[in-house]
Amino acid sequence: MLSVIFTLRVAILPYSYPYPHPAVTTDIAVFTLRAQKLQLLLVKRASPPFQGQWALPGGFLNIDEELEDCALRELQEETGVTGVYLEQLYTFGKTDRDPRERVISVTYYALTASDRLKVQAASDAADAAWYPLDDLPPLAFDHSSIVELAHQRLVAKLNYSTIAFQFMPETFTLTELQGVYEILLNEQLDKRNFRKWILGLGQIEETGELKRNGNHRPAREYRVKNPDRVEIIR
Amino acid sequence: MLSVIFTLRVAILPYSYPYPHPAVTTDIAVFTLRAQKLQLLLVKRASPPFQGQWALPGGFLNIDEELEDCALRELQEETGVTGVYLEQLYTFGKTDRDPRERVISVTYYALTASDRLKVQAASDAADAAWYPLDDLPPLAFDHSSIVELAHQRLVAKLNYSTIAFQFMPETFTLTELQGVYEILLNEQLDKRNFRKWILGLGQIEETGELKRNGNHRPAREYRVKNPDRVEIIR
DNA sequence: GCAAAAGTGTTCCAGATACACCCATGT
DNA sequence: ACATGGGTGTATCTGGAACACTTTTGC
Repeated sequence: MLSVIFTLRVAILPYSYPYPHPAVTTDIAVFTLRAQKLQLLLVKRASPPFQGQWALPGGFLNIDEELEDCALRELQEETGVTGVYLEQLYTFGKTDRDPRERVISVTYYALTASDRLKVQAASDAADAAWYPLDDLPPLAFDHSSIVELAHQRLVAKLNYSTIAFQFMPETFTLTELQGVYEILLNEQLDKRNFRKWILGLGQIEETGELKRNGNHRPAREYRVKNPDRVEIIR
Repeated sequence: MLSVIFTLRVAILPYSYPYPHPAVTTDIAVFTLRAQKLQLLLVKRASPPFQGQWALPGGFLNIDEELEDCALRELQEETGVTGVYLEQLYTFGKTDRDPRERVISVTYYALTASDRLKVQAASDAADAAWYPLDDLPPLAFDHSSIVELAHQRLVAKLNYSTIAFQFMPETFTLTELQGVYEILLNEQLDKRNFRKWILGLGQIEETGELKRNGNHRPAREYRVKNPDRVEIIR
């Protein structure tokens, strides 16, 4: 008799606890540089709440899955994007941030080189697309706050880490690298000072190759010495 | 018949979901300065797992409670400590970090002035005590990692924020403030350079009073202009 | 007058900033 | 030869670091 009761319970609401549990999700703010602008990866929500609105990629944590794996999986499932640099940002948990139930969102931000992206709306989302950060559509949930915090953190890290290299393709010229910093910092930099500084960090090296770009002198190509590490500098 | 089954379920495992939910906790690393040392607030666990071992104060999030409120409540319940400066640190969620069930811990670190503390083991813990950070007992769960990260963050923030003021009583002398920096940085500082720097920040002001300490010239008293804010400097 | 901590300025150095011209290539 | 971006050095400024003596109090 007891076993009958147990079986029924499992069939209807299979996961039970002696006290209430919130749901846990991850949300990811993925940045890249496209068309001379800092852009953010968004997905269009396929189901309620906020159906049809744009949101950060993300979703519910599987019970036996590491937080970071969850972020990478959701990113892949919803947008097809893989191979990003990922870092935990902050945990958002306001009691009213999701109308369905109490949801704690462990958020991440990610950076990727523009040549690595193959965005495609995958199974879980109706659509996926890049938006310039200065021209975002209204976002679902509290995702605007997440984006704002992620952007702050990114800019702060420019000054004391090599995080900007995460936007670069495998090889690049110093002018291209300077352009990346100029977009991110939103200001012009002096060419000679930038080169002195960036080479002085000892984090990039010449490939030995030259890159021909147009009707002018070719530029030396560089690569990052440790492309997978973000080093703390200064 | 169905109602009998339902009643039974409610009595034993009342909270059920269509998919599994992890538990969410907060854990708090509270620092203070006592006896010329940076010290950490620990509680002795009253029940398994790790019964009898020292751990960070913390506990399960109530379903309708804000994360930060949970941290402050657990701190008060377990140690009696209130009125601390609190900041979110990182979210720990390794699948095997708690033997009971999947637990996501949103961790905080907190700072408090040594004159504000009245530690007392309260209801939920067998004991509560301050330990010098350089002489900690073995900690339960992954709490050593949490402490290490919190300490790193604290030291990093000394260099670009006014976070050290959170350790100060309402009024203090420049020599006392310098002593705090010296303990936290674990190095001697030059008196004249320190004074130039700290006064140059414009974050403290004279009270107009003098503090007599012993058989020597009395020192000017200072106070923090915005004691509840941690300002970013530089 | 002596012991003890409070208070105070200047020199030096390193890293950041400002700034302008020649070089290599394609057409 | 000219148009285009690539590449290079020096002078100045500024903030941090090093450093020693006088002042005020209690005993």
